[in-house]
Amino acid sequence: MVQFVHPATKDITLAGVLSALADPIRLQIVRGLLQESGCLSCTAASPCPTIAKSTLSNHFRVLREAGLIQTSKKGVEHQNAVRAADIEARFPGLLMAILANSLSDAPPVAVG
Amino acid sequence: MVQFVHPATKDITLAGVLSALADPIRLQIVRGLLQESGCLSCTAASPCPTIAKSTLSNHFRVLREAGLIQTSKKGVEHQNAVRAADIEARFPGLLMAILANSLSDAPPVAVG
DNA sequence: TCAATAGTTCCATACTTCCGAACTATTGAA
DNA sequence: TTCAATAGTTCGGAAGTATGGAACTATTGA
Repeated sequence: MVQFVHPATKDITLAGVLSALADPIRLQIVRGLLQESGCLSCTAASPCPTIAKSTLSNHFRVLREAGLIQTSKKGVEHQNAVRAADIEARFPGLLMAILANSLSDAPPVAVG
Repeated sequence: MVQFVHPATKDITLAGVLSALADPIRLQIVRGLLQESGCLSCTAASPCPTIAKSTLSNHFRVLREAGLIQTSKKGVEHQNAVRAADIEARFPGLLMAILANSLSDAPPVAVG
């Protein structure tokens, strides 16, 4: 059984977080997880159905290793949740600043 | 003569900014430029003397194309300045959130 | 036991990044 | 003008990274 390695909060790096969120797909995954206010499976959290499973799996691995999400296995699915509190503790204001500005960056979503 | 292409403020993308700053060297370049409160040449802004010229040139190109810095030619040197106001206008709070947290991430530089 | 589903791992291809070497542009001196 | 020095850019190859298809593992449910 695959058990996931998550970095401790203190081991989360700024470079890791930024490079993880620099990919639009991963940024949308994080936004989706937060909007759904909790856990989603990998496929449910995918922002685009045409992405290959292996690619998606890789994106989740990057997010996990960057410390952005927590993954736990529940039955056949994986449950993913954003480690919002950990990120906030490590880099105060960072995640919110990025997510708030992701609205004005992504054309499909209307600016509030 | 090489003339530099800088994106308009509205064309600056979040992904571009994040991926540019996800590299520790580029992040340190931006921090250095801001600390020096103005313009620096490429070599003067280099955080590490062992980086190859070509690599450094590439980092500056990435920062320029991401809209993070403005480069102008002055004699034999290039003058680089952070487009802080443009970034702030495009993504309010983003650059400050990243730079503020870069202090807790990068041990070598003292907090100002 | 078998089929279906959710993810992971492996591999080949395509794209990036890094550096040294060669090049361009400007300055300043002879 | 010519030559050397300096600051960056561009080119090309080696090493690393991303993508997606195929094969694999783990769990569920019939």
